[in-house]
Amino acid sequence: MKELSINKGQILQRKGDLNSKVYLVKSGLLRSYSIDNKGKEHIYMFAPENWIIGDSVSPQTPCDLFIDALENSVVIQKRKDTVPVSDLPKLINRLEVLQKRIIRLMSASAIERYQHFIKTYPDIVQRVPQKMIASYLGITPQALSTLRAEIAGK
Amino acid sequence: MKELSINKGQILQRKGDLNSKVYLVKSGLLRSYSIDNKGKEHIYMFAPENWIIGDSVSPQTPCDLFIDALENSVVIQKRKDTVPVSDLPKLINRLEVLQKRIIRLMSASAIERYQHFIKTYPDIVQRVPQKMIASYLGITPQALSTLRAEIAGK
DNA sequence: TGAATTTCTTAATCTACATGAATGCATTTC
DNA sequence: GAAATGCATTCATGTAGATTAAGAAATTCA
Repeated sequence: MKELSINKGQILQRKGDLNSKVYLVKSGLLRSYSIDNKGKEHIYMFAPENWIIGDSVSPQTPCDLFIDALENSVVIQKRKDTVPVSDLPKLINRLEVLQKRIIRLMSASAIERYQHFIKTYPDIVQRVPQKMIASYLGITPQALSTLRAEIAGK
Repeated sequence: MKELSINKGQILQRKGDLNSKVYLVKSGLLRSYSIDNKGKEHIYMFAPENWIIGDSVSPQTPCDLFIDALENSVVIQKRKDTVPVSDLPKLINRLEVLQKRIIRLMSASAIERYQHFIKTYPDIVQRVPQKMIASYLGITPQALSTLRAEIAGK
């Protein structure tokens, strides 16, 4: 339950770590991401102010995700097992978001996913490079660039 | 908290319903799935014995998913808001599964996703038609058939 | 059992997106 | 303020998987 100041670029958690912490973002912006066996990054989530970010693995399991800061940030570090019951609605809400994301990944085109993203997270669009949005959407920066040109030119 | 007997093919929930129920499967097999705007089904999850299945939307929101029975089943119907605190570990575990699934959808090929599936859910493979596994994996039945032939022939 | 229906397979063609490479800007760094 | 670095764009080519169509195999059911 301690407060941390984190510099842009600083890594809070690496894949393989045994990390039983989650982070509540007070200010700034964090992200979590995986690196696949071809060395490619895939952003799992962005966490701006008031979001909770952490690896959803049980405390004794090695992490799947890296977590780092995209801006200078202040976070409150909590132990996973101290999640209060009052956070239950937040958990439920996260399940909903993940469910929708999975369905979208399976059924929507890259253009549709991008349009949904900019509508849902307009602030994030302003704060991160495009290539990170591409990474979140599951496409390459080139594909996102092309797709944006298509949207613009009509 | 009532027990229901459901016939194969019977639908428990439709997209758009205001359903505040979740179902604990005592016996049989259920699935949840979405239908996209092109009319295509996408299976979100299979629920065999002892699984809980339901729509992860808040009780007053219209459902995203259909739920139906793939076998004659017996389920216990529960109100969403009566989820006991003791189920918290189950929720956490589900978050973990969903996180891994999203990362897999973004970074693994269809072959890799299939191999992971048959290793993780060997019983389901025996109990549902291939086209449903394809639907769960996010590919067409034809693609799954071809991919299986490739795996077999080497 | 036999007919109807559903599922699986194979193959040809098409398309969304990946990959690789080149170019122009911005931004950082010394 | 020049050089280096990172980012966005464009284009040519490659490829995984979609689509369409047909027939074979399996399952359901009268």
